[in-house]
Amino acid sequence: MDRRQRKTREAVFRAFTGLLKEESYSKITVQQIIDRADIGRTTFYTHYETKDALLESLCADIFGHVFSEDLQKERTHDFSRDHDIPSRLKHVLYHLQDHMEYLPGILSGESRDVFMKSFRAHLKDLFSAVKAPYAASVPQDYMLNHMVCDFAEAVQWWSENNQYSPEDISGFFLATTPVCPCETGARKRCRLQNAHAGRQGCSDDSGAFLRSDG
Amino acid sequence: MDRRQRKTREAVFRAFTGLLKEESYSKITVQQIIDRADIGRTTFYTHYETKDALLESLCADIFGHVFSEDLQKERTHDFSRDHDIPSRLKHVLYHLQDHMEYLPGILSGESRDVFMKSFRAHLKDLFSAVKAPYAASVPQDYMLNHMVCDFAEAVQWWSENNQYSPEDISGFFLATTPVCPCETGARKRCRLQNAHAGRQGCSDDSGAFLRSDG
DNA sequence: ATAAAACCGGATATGGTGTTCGGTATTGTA
DNA sequence: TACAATACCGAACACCATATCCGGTTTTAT
Repeated sequence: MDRRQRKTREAVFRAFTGLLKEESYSKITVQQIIDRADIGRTTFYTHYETKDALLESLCADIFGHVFSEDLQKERTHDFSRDHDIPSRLKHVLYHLQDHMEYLPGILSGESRDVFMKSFRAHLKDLFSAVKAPYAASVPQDYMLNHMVCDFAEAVQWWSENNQYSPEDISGFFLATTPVCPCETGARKRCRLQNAHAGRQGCSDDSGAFLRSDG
Repeated sequence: MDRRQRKTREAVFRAFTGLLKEESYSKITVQQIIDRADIGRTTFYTHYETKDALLESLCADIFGHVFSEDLQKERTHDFSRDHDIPSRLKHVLYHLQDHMEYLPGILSGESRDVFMKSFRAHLKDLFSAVKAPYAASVPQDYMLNHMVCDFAEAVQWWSENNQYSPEDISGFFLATTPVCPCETGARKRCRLQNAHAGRQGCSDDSGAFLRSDG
């Protein structure tokens, strides 16, 4: 790809995520993005059809990283994905941590819908392997939605209470939402790990920050 | 209040909720509301400062009804509010049923924030009486947020799967989210009541459809 | 009867989105 | 190094929705 294109997209993403740290998506204008990225108006619109398209592009980028493990395993026909959902969730949380600073800017208003639609689709896929821990008293559909929403809400809560580690959040989630019949004991096992375990592991920082379409 | 004002507000609310049954809040224009309510542009803006103000007014109206029991009990210093949260939740669901048709139109985009902010504030108040069922492993703050979100999500799910009764939804919620240590047995007790119990009880239809400010 | 106040609706200011246009600068390639 | 392709520029513009303004009309309460 043309170096100019690459630089433009980097600048736009940097400007966009930067602005998201300061105010919510709906309040950010295209002009602000253009000004901060220091590019021409026309240039922006040749890269992104609309402002929403940019948001979708960003979300795709985020989830491309966050759920990268899944993609890889699916590609290599590794069926270990059926096992150990808790550790996979922790993995997701580790990756999400890289985007926490600007997540609050996305998680309100219209942009929340865009983010959550994609996030929930990924989570639904992940949780669909879980066998219903609450048996027949509740519709399967409700259960799946319940687990997905719980995790999504845990992430939203995390984005507003960022003094916790991925392990903490994972622990809170599992303590309040058993995702597996054999995990019901988790409520007693899972303890808040006050040691904030810094940022470690899960480091597959492939530098592909930009989308590769167009 | 002047009869004209009353009629105008009724017409606006009718038009607004009617439109919400057809499309989401963000897609509804003030002009559409004006046309359907058959009022003048200026009239609308003398009643509601902005389109968002109308939405807030509608939400206040909804929750005024939905949580009316609470208000009454608080006023009369009836401290029975600390007891029997499940039945209070069922009460809320019964009242919400009156607004289900147009709720999906509110529960996306910016309007979701407005609705949920108020809804969650009410629920927080309601759930704050609950003693943490998950003990010390999880922050109190997380727990409260967890219960509130679970209920809110249950309502959102209900608005998209409206073949269920308030009892059903209440059952699903209690089966997946124990709201009280003494209720943990609920998981086994609560069974899906397939008989859709129609609309009964909870009928305090005070006709105060409009707000009484201004 | 009359004054207050509620209503009317067309014109207009404001502000954001997305497009058009003619022209400039950079890039990959021969 | 020449050169065609293409990415970029930015001001001007069309469009649409929100919210205000203003002069005039109708309804209401007293």
